Amino acid sequence: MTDTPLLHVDMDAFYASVALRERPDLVDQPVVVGGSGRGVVLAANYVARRYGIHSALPMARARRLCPQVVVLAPDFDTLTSVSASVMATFREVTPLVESISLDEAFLDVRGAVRRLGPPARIAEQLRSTVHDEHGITCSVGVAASVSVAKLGSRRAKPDGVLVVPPAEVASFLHPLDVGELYGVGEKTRALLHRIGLVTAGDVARTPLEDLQRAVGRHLGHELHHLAWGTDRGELHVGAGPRAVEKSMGAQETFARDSDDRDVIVRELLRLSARVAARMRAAGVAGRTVALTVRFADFTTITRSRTLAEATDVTVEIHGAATGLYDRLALRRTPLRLVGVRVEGLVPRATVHHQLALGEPDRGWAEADRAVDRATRRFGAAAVRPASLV
DNA sequence: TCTGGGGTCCTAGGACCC
DNA sequence: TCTGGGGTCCTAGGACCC
Repeated sequence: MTDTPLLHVDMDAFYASVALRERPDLVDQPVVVGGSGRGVVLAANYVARRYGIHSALPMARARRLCPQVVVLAPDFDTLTSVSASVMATFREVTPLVESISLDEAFLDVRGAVRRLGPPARIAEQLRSTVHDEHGITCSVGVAASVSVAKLGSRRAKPDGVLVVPPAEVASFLHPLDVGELYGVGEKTRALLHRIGLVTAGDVARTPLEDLQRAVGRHLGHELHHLAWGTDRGELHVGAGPRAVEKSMGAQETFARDSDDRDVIVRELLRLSARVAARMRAAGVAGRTVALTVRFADFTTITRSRTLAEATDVTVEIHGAATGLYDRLALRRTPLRLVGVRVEGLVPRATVHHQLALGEPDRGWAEADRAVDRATRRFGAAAVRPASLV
């Protein structure tokens, strides 16, 4: 058996690498993938990174850092299909694959060792297969726990492998800044630094109770395990609790801030229709409708309402969202973004609609399903609510 | 031209019930 | 007539991840 059965595989600059397969003429130039206007960088190739460009950077700043940067739009259909075939490659190694995004997955290779050799060799084979079959590079971390494998792949980038055996976990983790630990973001890092905990080793040496007093019970416990590399060693595979989504939402930043109720309510309709259609396609319904509003100064608030019964109907979701918006009673306050999310999703089949007294019928639900059929036949542009035409 | 869009999980207070 | 806990649901905010 092996003492490092987990692989974390992470595609290198995935969105950019996939885009560059179609544009090999650009490989030596700084390239980012992202939206235009008020967008951020989704991925930057390694040439662009030399200019200090990285993902999540506002596009405007990326252009300032490197005026000659080439900006490509993301092609989500291609990304999704490349991702699916890469994941299929992983499943040829082991059925125990936990995919955590389009470009990342954990593999438990315990059962593949006899067939394919030690994990380090499996990792190298996998990397060359991915490169040969899909034309992109990836990096792999190999360890006994999920978070150590993940940190390993980050350290191996780009285009490398790093194995962290159990005996070396402490010496690998403890020099790292706490901000490198999975689950420690900007805020928690700042808080920990403020109380003198700068490295993972500092956290590891702090008594659990002190840690929990500083950052909360749960996070304290979590941090302690992360700093010792004793987080989970089993993957969540297949029909686990994460197999079905718990919420679905859509949000959009306006090209220009808007304080016009008509514009905002129309945008809420567009978002509600998008969410409801995805819910119907997934066969789920939800009871709680949440509205997100972001102001010009970037402060963001949410308001939610739980309905008497779960729905997947556009007008019901839109009605709830509009009601929440009106209850805010904003007077000509410019909004940067609005969003609609439906939470508490359950399988559609478990929802039993009770016809309320005097309620006409389920006309709107039937209308939605007719729209779904027409969209499947003629495309999304063919069928829209009249107010969006 | 400053800061996207899709999510998950945790905390905390109040309501309400037993 | 004095002051319980525990559990669940709802709401709002915040941190984090990719």
